[in-house]
Amino acid sequence: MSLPHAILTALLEKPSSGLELTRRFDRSIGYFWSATHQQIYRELGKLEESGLIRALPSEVPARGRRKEYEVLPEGRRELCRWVERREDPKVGRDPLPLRLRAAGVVGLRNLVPELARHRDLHLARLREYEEFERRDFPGGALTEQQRVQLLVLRGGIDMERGWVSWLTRAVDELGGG
Amino acid sequence: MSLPHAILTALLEKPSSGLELTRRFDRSIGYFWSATHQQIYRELGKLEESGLIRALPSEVPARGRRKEYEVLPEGRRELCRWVERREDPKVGRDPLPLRLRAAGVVGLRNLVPELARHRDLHLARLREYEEFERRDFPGGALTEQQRVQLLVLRGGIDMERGWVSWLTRAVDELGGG
DNA sequence: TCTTGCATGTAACTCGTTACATGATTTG
DNA sequence: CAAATCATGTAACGAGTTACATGCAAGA
Repeated sequence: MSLPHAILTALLEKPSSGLELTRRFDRSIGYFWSATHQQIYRELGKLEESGLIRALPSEVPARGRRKEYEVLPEGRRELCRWVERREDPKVGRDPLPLRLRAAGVVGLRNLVPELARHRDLHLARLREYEEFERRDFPGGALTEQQRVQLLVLRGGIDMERGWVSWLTRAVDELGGG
Repeated sequence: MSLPHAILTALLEKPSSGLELTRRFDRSIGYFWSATHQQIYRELGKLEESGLIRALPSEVPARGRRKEYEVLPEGRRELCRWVERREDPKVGRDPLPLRLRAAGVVGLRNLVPELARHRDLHLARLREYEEFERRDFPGGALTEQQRVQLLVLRGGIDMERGWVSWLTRAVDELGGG
């Protein structure tokens, strides 16, 4: 039950249309939660029906016409409940370690270059995050919201560092052997 | 499409019944991929129907009687194809960073103790993994399969270290004010 | 016989993915 | 007006979650 809450958060940060949300899920929000436009439109429909958000009034509502949403008080309350909820960590869902374990059984085949490719992708993402950190949080006084956003970004940084560290060693050890 | 391949890998490592697989998905395999018994039985049915695995012959096949499966040659070939496939990394799917970002909008409420709780859970898991490393890989000559298994374990270790590092700093910075 | 644990399943629902369909607006 | 782009959606399916149903076997 995370996508509706991700959408509520995004809409509280800034009221948006479905396509704008989709773009934001490809950028900032997308760094730690992904969603396609199909998921987003489906979820917007549900959230509107259950009275957590509403479409802003517009001239001629019709298919293909831009439709902007904002969060209603009940939506904000639901988001608060979600933040306060106690919820256990989920296990990872990247299939790469699984593929490595499979390679332990059927042989490494051509997996090492794939490990190296993933290492490069994670490294690129790490550099990108570090760049955001420099550019968007250049020191000095921060509001609480900014401090929290910086922490979220650093979460991404620590995770990517974990991947890079692991994959570097993996390529190193398997590549030479 | 990862669960069927996780099951094929597990069955190649050791032919098992559905319940045994479930237990293994709560232990070693479960450290990087989770599955409930319902998922597993459903998937075993599909894999058997498509000729990738078969049930070992038993005396009286009946509901409630143990049923053991093994991988057929076609199943092994499918697993090889999967290992060789090129597949991009998936973004994380733990909702905690999302909840922190939501807290940036609706206020921290009671989230810091929850962050501390997650830090402790990840730390406990990290200790567990490090214990496995000491106990199951005590140095000396390793087969290729063992080297790969050790790498997978170290992947888990690096990820957990990432979580612990992040959550420690988060609690530290937010807890004090 | 009753309970407990082992073991295999069904059903219903939600969430995520892929492919496709359709209308509105802008710009060459 | 043609093409590109903006924008909203449908349909079908696969994967994950939760609740429940059923049967077998061993020991108190």
